[in-house]
Amino acid sequence: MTDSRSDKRPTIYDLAKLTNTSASTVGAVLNGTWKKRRISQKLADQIRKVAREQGYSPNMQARALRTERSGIIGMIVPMYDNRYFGALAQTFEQRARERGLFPIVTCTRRDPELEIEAAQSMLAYRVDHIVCTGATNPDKIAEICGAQGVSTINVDLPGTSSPSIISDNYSAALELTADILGRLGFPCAGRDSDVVFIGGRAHDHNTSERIRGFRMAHANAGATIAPEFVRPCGYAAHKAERSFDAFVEKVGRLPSGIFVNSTISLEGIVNWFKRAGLEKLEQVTLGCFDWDPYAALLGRNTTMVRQNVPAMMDMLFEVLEDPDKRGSGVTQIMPDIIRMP
Amino acid sequence: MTDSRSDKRPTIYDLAKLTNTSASTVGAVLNGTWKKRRISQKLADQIRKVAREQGYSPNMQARALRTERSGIIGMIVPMYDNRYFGALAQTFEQRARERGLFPIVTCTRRDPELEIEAAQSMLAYRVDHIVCTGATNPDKIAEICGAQGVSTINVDLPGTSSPSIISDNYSAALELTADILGRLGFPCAGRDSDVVFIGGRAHDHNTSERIRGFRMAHANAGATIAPEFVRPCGYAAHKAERSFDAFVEKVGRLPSGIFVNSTISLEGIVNWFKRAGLEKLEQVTLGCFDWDPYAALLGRNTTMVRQNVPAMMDMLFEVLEDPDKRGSGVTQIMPDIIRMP
DNA sequence: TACACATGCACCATCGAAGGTGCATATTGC
DNA sequence: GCAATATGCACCTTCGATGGTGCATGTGTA
Repeated sequence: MTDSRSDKRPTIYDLAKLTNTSASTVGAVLNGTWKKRRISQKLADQIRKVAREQGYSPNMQARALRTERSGIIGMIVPMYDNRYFGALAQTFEQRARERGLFPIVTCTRRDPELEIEAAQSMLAYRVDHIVCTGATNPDKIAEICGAQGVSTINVDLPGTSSPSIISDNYSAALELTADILGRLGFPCAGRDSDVVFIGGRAHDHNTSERIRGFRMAHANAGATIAPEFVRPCGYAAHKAERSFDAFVEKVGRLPSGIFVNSTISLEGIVNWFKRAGLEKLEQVTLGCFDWDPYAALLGRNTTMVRQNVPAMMDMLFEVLEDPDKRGSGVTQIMPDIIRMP
Repeated sequence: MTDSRSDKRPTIYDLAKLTNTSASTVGAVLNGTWKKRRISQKLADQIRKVAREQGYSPNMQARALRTERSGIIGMIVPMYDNRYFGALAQTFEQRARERGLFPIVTCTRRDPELEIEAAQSMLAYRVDHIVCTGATNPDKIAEICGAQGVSTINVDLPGTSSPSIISDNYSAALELTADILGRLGFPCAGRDSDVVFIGGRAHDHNTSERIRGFRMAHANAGATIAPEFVRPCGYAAHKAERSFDAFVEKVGRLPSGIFVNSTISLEGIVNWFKRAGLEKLEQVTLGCFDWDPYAALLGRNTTMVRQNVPAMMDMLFEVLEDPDKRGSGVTQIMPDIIRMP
């Protein structure tokens, strides 16, 4: 029975008995404060040896309870159904671990209630920070967290009450559009554009910035845009497909170029071409504000925007660690433009 | 100063003061054991009202410390770079929440050390269970967890020391192969197969089962398989691409059919065809043991296997909740076969 | 009226770790 | 040889929630 420690997790009290010391000494040794507490090197070594033998691991619940810091950082993502959010989650976890934090990522399926619920669960487990990506209502989450003294940071969408890190949608769209126009032989002032913008929601920040870039690139090239060429019809694949179908029916031919606002919308466009004959895709210059390896394989004349996830995550932790930057400002990160010949 | 509660999270002690009751009463009311403790309905209502007003949420750390149950269930996934793992994570979270558990998913990038580290972090936070998906060494994780009395379950790979839930790779591969052969006009005994199997690692369980199904389907159709038609060259896209290139060079022509062992490998195959001319893809009957919406758009004559994630996750929690099933058996779930005309 | 029993709640120790404090022994300076 | 200081560690409370126990009242029964 003296061996009852072997079947359960040892605590600092168990280790104290085994080493004929006290729990506070063991605790100090194992959490690194032992020099400050003037524990001798010899005793520290011995305690660490026994701790290793016993497979000790500190009970983070108890530590969190005592120190008021859990070391947990939470991230809320809407979906795992595209590479962008996958990369965000993956990079986030890596960066968090590098900093000794315990990352927990949860996916809320664009469900506003679930979002709130998930944030509250995280708060109940006393996360130190919450990162919101693609939340439908980031300000509400910021409010709930703020009331409990937990900082929030938004990624990929600008909230008004927390610092936000987003892609430079305007500049990237400008560049992407310029690229499409360049392939089509613009600039040469005075022509109507023949590039159609498809996908996204007109009133979401990212889409409206991208449309602004789209328009500016045309202005720079001296081209004008007819109203039916800008179609923020929603992100869903079938919506993009339907909208494109309506477009083609209206103008009676394929456009020279398409600016697709996400890989999800691109799915719809590709499906349209699959029905119409995939070879026709080769006649069109494609730009997509998003990245996916399969989509990248789709054709020639394609340019994709790949958001700079590593830079965004680096900036995230920079803001997190620097209280000065903890205002509610928006930091923009320039995405990569990937051009396939 | 009497209002110091408003800026920090209220505890049951704060609520006790506010309601002139005791902490144990407040605790009982808020955790649902109040009837057993004979707290009056009236008092319970009042306490709940105040708790709501104060925005109380229980400190799960403290609860976990006291009860020895954290309510956390962890999942380890290798990657977020394909739909399968995305769907697993997403469905897992949903099912866990439905059961009042707090799901935490972490991605270990197929790094054996990171896997162990992640498992240990989870143990430090006293998760109640760990689910391993695609771990490189599930038995090692099972051992570490077992030593701390934490149960583990494997998904998508059979471990020997924990219960495992995997797809029925053999049957699905049999069916997928039969489908390809059927499209090609088999069975008609006596012919050599012209379908090549590409991707995966010969010694990993899933791949070897799939190859077994691939062979059996041929045997059933009375077809024989030349050695160079089975090519478990690894999963990576470039490996599949290179292996396929070598195959085509060797036999001097395209095969009639290809059984690709994952969407990752399929990326390599598609890239090969992109170089060779995507239209050639139409001449080939494609089967892929995995699913991705873009891949699904690729061509006609395509059949894909979509693993039945909801069923797998249902089974996961069934096993978790039923100690009788907590042996180390393997449960197989039949995937869906998706046939595109 | 007295006694049994139910009702309704408060008190207290406990989970594991952290950290303030205090108390013995060494070590140093004079 | 003695005070002053340093060294090395143990003791004790605390974090918030849980649940066993105990102690007042209220209600029913003979």
